[in-house]
Amino acid sequence: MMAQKRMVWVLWSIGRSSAHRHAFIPMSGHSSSSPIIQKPPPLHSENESLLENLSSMGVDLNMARRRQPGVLRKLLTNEQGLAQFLMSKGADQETIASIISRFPRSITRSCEHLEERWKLWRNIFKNDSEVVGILSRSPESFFRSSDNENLQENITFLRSLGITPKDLHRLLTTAPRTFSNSVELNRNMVELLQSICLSLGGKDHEHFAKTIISKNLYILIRSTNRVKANVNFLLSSLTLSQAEALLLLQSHGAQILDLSHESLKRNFKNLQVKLQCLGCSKADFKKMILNYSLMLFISSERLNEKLDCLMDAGIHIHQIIQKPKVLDFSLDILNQRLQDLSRLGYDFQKNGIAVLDSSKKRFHAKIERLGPLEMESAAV
DNA sequence: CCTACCGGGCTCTGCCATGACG
DNA sequence: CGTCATGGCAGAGCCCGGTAGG
Repeated sequence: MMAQKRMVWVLWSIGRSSAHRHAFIPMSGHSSSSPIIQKPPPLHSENESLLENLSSMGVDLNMARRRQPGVLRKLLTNEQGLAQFLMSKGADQETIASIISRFPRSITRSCEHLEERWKLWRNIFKNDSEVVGILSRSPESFFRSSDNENLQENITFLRSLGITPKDLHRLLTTAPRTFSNSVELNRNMVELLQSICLSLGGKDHEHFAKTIISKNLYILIRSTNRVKANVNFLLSSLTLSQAEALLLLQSHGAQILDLSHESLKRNFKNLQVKLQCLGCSKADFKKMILNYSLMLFISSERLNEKLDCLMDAGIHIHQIIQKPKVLDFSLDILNQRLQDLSRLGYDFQKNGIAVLDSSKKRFHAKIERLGPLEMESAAV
């Protein structure tokens, strides 16, 4: 059996230094009656010539060892083939070394396997360099699974959902792990989403699932338990009507399904308490979430800071509830803008707070219109 | 010309646990 | 037992501009 494997291996490894194959000398010369004594080429030691090989390629051995120690003990590996392959696709030495360091098992893939997998990815990407980019960003996404058939099935499955080529591209770019999931796992998530739609009285469950995926490209790498828990939590704690829920989940709400359940609950409760302290009603709270649920992404401390800084500037909490999108901006930007506006004597009660929710360009244009004399100070 | 509404773009890996398999 | 493949988790926002309509 070993011999057979080896022959296949030889086909893989053309062009590779044969040094470490010779290191494979089965424990000959040791007395079989004293297994404890046999120390020298023990089964569980690292393959020295492999280490040398990797080292000369610039691989960080300590990192590799920490991540997948077993690979360094292997006798048959394809690091040279992998390197040549990636180089032919435009990766440089440094990138290759980094890929191997971060995901050592990559060197166990055969050249044929690599060719095939690459071809499948290229179905979705425009060119090789895009694939190289993803690989260097996330080697694990490409290499963790060796199941090319599953990859093909995934692509077929996702296409069958009616996901556009553009979204498929975004999906693989943004959440490449999706494609290493088993088709079953992806299908489970899609079916969960569809069943959520149906349970809410939605008519087009396929469109619903597709919409959520395109709004939240990470959804397929979340667990169904998390998504289920988050949806249930939102439905019950906000007492949403079916129509409200369908609407929310197909818009900005799709993204907050990503949060770990604990974070969602924590951020949710914090906001609830905060609003309560400010004298707001339950309806206010609900309205705020429906207006812009993404602020649930913001950690409680940060959100409180933002709310406080807005209110210190004389903005009323009900203005924020009407337009929670202003919380989308960083604390720095908010503070800067509040300063600029207060210098100009801007009256939030009279003029509203929409001015805070604009791009830099538009905000500065606005400031200039409000107070031409203050241009320099407003220009950051 | 100005504003409000609205949606989009960017972005997310690297680690651990577990079960299958040999 | 060791290795592999796979599932799952923690962590926790910001910014831009098209465009309809005043």
